[in-house]
Amino acid sequence: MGDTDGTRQRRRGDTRQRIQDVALELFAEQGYEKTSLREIAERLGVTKAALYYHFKTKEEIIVSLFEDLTRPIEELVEWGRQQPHTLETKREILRRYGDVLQNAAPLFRFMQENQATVRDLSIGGMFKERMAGMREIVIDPDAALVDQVRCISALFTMHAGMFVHLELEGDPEDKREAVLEVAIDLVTQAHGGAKGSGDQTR
Amino acid sequence: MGDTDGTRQRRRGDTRQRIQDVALELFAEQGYEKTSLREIAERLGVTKAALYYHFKTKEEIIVSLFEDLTRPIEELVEWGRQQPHTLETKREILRRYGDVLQNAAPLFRFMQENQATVRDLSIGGMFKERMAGMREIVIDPDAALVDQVRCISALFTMHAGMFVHLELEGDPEDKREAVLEVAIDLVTQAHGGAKGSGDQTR
Amino acid sequence: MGDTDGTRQRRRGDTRQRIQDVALELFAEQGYEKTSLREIAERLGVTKAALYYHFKTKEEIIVSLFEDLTRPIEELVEWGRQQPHTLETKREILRRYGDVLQNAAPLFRFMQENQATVRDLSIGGMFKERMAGMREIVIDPDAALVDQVRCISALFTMHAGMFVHLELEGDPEDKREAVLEVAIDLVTQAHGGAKGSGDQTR
Amino acid sequence: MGDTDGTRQRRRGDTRQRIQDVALELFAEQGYEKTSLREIAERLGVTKAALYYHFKTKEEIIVSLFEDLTRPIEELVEWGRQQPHTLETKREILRRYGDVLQNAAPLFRFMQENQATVRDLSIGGMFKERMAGMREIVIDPDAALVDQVRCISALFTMHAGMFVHLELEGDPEDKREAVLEVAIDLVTQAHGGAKGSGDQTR
DNA sequence: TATGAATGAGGATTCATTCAT
DNA sequence: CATGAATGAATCCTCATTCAT
Repeated sequence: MGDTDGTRQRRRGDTRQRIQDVALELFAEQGYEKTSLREIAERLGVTKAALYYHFKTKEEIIVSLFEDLTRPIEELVEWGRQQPHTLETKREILRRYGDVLQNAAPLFRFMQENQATVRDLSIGGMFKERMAGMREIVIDPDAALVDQVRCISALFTMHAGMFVHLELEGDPEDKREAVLEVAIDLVTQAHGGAKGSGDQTR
Repeated sequence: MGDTDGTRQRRRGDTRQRIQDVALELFAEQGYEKTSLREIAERLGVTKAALYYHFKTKEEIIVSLFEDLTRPIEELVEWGRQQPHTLETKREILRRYGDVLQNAAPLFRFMQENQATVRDLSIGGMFKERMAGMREIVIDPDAALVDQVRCISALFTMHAGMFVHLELEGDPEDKREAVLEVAIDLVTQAHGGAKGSGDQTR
Repeated sequence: MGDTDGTRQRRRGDTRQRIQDVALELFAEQGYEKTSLREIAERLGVTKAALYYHFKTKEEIIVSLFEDLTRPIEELVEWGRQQPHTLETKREILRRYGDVLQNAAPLFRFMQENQATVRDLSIGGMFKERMAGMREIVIDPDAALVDQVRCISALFTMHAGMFVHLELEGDPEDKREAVLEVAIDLVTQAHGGAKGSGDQTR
Repeated sequence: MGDTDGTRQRRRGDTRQRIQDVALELFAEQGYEKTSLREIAERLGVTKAALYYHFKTKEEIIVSLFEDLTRPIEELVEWGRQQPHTLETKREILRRYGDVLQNAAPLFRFMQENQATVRDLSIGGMFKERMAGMREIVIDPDAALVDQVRCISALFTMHAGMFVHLELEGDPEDKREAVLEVAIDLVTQAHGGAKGSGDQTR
């Protein structure tokens, strides 16, 4: 008897993690400003003060989430920089970017829907950097303006992908693939490639 | 005699308008939640209570802006519904949509950057409807999934256009055209057309 | 043609009266504090400012109502003072008091239900005076304490009568009579009379 | 050492109680609407926000007072329901009711003087229920209308008792007894009994 | 690790009132 | 007679944050 089995017990040590989970859920659902620490604390069954033991400020919570969840983008950008700027590289970047977005969907949804707020949080700057990094490894600064736009559009398409799921019918996996295909098409065209779905380059 | 120069004078009758202007500016700049009525009032040189003479609530301010500025979208959708669903129609829709977006840029920027907030304001629903209308007149529900995505991507590309200006170098007008071209390309491809903005209506 | 028949027209000259009517209705229904001038104005279809043309303050509205509607009590008290302090006089006083209460029921309901508010309006003092007057002409200061209480109880019973209607079943007129009978019984007993319903004194 | 004398010290743990005390005092004195939380807080030497730590809303303060102080009525009603509906029972009910009223005098004064306000607070309904309960155990629904009124009058007389003290001279205890006697007389008469508080249980 | 109690700053909103027209 | 526009003061309430225990 006692705390032997973990069910419903104060799993000690993981509180920080639980705060992050609940916070992200609420931030994504309601927005940053509209989510109060009281709400987070209540949903966790702890006191507001407890949150302050784990995070110095409200902002630190979102910052920690951001840092934890966007590392894959940093890594992707770093990887991208080291690759030759070929079309195939870019395709691979988009594929990997798709995975990244899917894995941290709630955070990205949050970033997307709270841009105004995010802008003057410290993560605002970091996010801009990450995005600039992505642009850098996907856009060729010497290409024609239309082609640069095509690449940006490819990235936006990927982002849009997170919402497309809600507005279009069909199997989720199919939609994911369709989104990726359109994005890849766009960079392909930006590279002077023909339109159409995929195989012709291989 | 009297009010000859308008500087800082109580231009009577236009207060409502001025509130809307200042509000939109601040909402777009800082977000809805972070903009307080005190701030709006101060910048106008009036009391908070004066705002309440013209608008019953804070929300009513943004609603009024939304209604005033999105009427063109409604009209565009209505027009679109009455046209034959040809490729050329869609191209025209995108062209007009570009104009609409440009004319009400600050509002759209606001909507884009405050989605989480907007979602539970009454304009959230209205906005969704407008967007659904746009999708309806641009997407062919019987087309292949990829092509549907292409059309959504076209719309997102147009939206992205509002931000591209900030991140890409070059003449604004050129960028505008490039964005439009990419978007038109996307719907053209969705219609089975070749790449490039040629005249092939099918 | 024009304003010939009065239906739905701005009956000129009676605005003051209409303000009083609507105000009393709302004051009685919702209380003084919770009734705003805006509400009164709206229900009348005029501006708040219009009210100020007819009454200098919100308080003046209730004061004017009070003065108009409690004159009968003043008169009753005056009459009562000039009568011999017999039992029969008191009975007559209660009968007349019953009429007075019925005629200005909404005001008295208001006074009853807003005592705390009324207390520091100028009518607070006036009302106390009127009530003191009523006590004076009904209570014999030399009588035994119990009998004095009986007389006060008689007055309270009359007041209670305004609410009894809501809580007891039966014909309104019957209830009115029953209330009066009980009150009269009380002063009768206070005069050393026998208990019972009525006729034995005649 | 330390908190030896309690003057103006942060007597910890009793803040909630102190808020209730001060609030009741002010509510009874000035009415509910006219008493602001600022006033309560100031008089306690705490911040408005502190009140909100202990009570979620202003209304909750009065609700808590009401619940704490009217429990005795509930109990009395419950007791009354279980007794035989004899005259002697009713007399006992009135005696006990007198005690209850005296113990929670400020609250009842408040309820009496703020009926309009109370009506649309949640305690409005509760209070009506309590009063209905009292009526139920005192009134015989099969009795003649006059006798029912007599019983209601008895209850009102008890309530009036709280004010009689202010308007009649004499020893408080004497007045209390006189009020009780009149009320008991009324129910006695309602039972067909003779005047005067004799022992005739029927 | 956490809580209980509190704060200070600020939020939106409402109100009675004023006054030039 | 009445309105349109505005004000100043007040209201209830919420929030992120702190700190002794």
